[in-house]
This record gives sequence, structure tokens and C-alpha cells, in this order.
Amino acid sequence: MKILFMGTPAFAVPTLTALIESPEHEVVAVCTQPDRPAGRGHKLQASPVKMKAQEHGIPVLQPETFKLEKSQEIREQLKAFDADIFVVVAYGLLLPKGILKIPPFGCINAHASLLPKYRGASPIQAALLNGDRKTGITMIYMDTGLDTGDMILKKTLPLSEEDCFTTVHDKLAHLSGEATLFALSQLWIDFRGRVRSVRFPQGTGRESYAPLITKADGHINWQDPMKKIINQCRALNPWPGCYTTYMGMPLKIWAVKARTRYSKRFTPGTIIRIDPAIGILVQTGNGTAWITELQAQGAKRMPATDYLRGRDMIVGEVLV
RNA sequence: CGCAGAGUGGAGCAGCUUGGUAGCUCGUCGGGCUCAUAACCCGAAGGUCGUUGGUUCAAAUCCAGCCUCUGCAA
Repeated sequence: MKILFMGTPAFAVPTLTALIESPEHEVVAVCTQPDRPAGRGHKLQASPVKMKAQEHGIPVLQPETFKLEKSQEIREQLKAFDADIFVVVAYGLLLPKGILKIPPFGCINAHASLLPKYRGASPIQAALLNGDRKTGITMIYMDTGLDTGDMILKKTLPLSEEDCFTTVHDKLAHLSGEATLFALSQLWIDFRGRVRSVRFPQGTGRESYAPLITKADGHINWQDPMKKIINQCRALNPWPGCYTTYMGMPLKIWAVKARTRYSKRFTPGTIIRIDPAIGILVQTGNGTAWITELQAQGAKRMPATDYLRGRDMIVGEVLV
């Protein structure tokens, strides 16, 4: 099939790659978000999807918006590629009806959750923040809502305690490629020339939304239960990262490990013990936890054992 | 031209203000103590102090450029 791919971040790249490498499909064009000033120095940065597309000499479109009055030209361009179907993965823009109607096979989307759970921008983080035991990829037909379209298939991924955003992101990104290829193989055209496929409505009443993660979500509230803090660190690694303040200096906390013994003798956030072989023991809302990986301002992230070799941490100080 | 911090043996840091012997905690290797040990004691190896140039009798330290990393902001 002739495919027009829409996607932006690294998450979408494995799916794009899978489509490019698949002998049954041809990626005729790629649509991605415009280059934006990012990083130190505000240098303009191309999206990972754009770079991948350019590697393979695929034409790239970068519309700023799909609003009707401003996108006439883009719509014509999209039509001109004469794609059978649009495949959308983490694109970052909602597609209006006029766009959705362009390809004869419609638009399908790989979403990184088991819909209707966690519609929206941060499904992977949401699953980890909530301590879910599983998540996955759902392929849907797109409609004008936010991840509300009929489902084609789901692929489930079990989550372990070891999983953090990075590992889940990578696994789901890969799974998304598989799911997309599988969904494409499920499409057929009936004798009347209409596109057919399995499709299940998501239903109502069980949906939930995963709002965009912001920097503020990384602030650790030490009064929270230990479990919640651990999940927070798993979910927000590497972005935006969890942070706290030690002696007025910002400190990023990258990994926290539960300590089995339960105690409640100190103010939440208090540094209870320093163990050069393990890390920094901190009081949380319900029990204590070891900080095992952290990062000081201007420094690299490092294991707590390394951090403690060259720096002092004062027992009794309170992290806020 | 966004703002700011950092680059010193394998790891994490100090030393730089006030130029003049390379320091600390740990790791590694060897030896010792011990029923034993990640504990303790003794000893050893290992560094062009990011890079280039400048100032100076003398630069890790002062000055300028460049490279790399990082925090904030986006």
C-alpha cells in the first residue's frame, strides 16, 4: 500500500522504519511537526521522524496547522501523494475531518495505551505513574476526537517493577511497528469497493485521559507514599525528571528503591542515613526509601554511591 | 546571538581567589590480620590537570579562543 506517515518524536521512528522496510508497503511521504528551536542555544532542531525520512529520501511536509483557512495548500499536497492510507504515530496535531477524508483507506493511529484508558498526550507515563501491571498499543481508526476512534487491535505489554519510561517507551515503540503492520494486513476491500476491517467501538464510561506532563509534575512531594514516589521516578525518567531541593540547591532524583522496613519517625523528606554502599535513606509519607541515583546541578547523573564519594550529605537535613 | 555551571590518575570531588612539591574519599594490584568479610592494618601502581595560544623566571591556578558535558529556560 502507498502510505503517508505522520509522526514526530523518537517513539514514531521504529514504526516508520518498519513501514519503510516492509516490501508490501511504500512510504510516499512523511508529515512531521515543524523544526523548533530547542535545547541549549535555541538551535533549530529537526524531529527524529524528519531525520529518518530524509535518510531514506522520502519527501517531508511540516505544516504548522491544519486549520481550514490556513491549510488549503497542505491539503492539496497531501492529496497529490495519492496515498492509500495515512498512518499516524505520536504526531502531535489533531487531524480535522477534511484531512481524515483524504485517503481512501482512512487514517489509522497507534496509541501507546490500552484504550480507552489513557487517551491523550502521555499514556506511557500515566501507566507507570499509576503503577499499572500492563500497558500496550492500541490501533484505532482516527476520528475527530482525541484518541476516540474505533479500535482495530490491541497488543499488550506486561510491566515489571524494573521498567521505567525509557524501557517501556522503547518496547512500545517497537510494538507499535508490529501492530501497525498487522493492522494494515487486516484491511481489505469488499466486492463493492468499500474498505473493510474489524473495528470495535471503545465504548463509554471507562475512558480516562493522560494529560501532557509538565516540568511541575517532576517535583517530589516527600509526604507522598513511598510507592508513589518510586513510580514518579520511573515514569518521568528521563523527562522532566524528578527533583527536590537539598540545602537550597536543586537536586534531581533518578532512582528510588523501597526499603522494606516501615517507620514513621521523621518529617517526610528527612535524610535518615547515608550508606556509601547503597545510597541516601529518606523518609517518605509512609516508610523510607533509598535514593540510588541522582544528579546535582551542573553535574552528570550518577549512582548515589558515586555521588557520595566526593560530596557531603548531612543526615538530618530535610529535602523539600 | 537566551541565562548559568563544569572538564584534575579507573569513579566522585578538593586545590584556582592570594601563580612555585598533585591532595581527599573510593576502586584496582600486592601483602598482613581474621573462622570469615564488602570490615580493619601496611604498601604499590596509575594524572600531557579538556584543548590551543598568551602573560611570567615559573601556570591546574591569571588572560583569550576552541571542543565536550551539564542545570535553567524553551
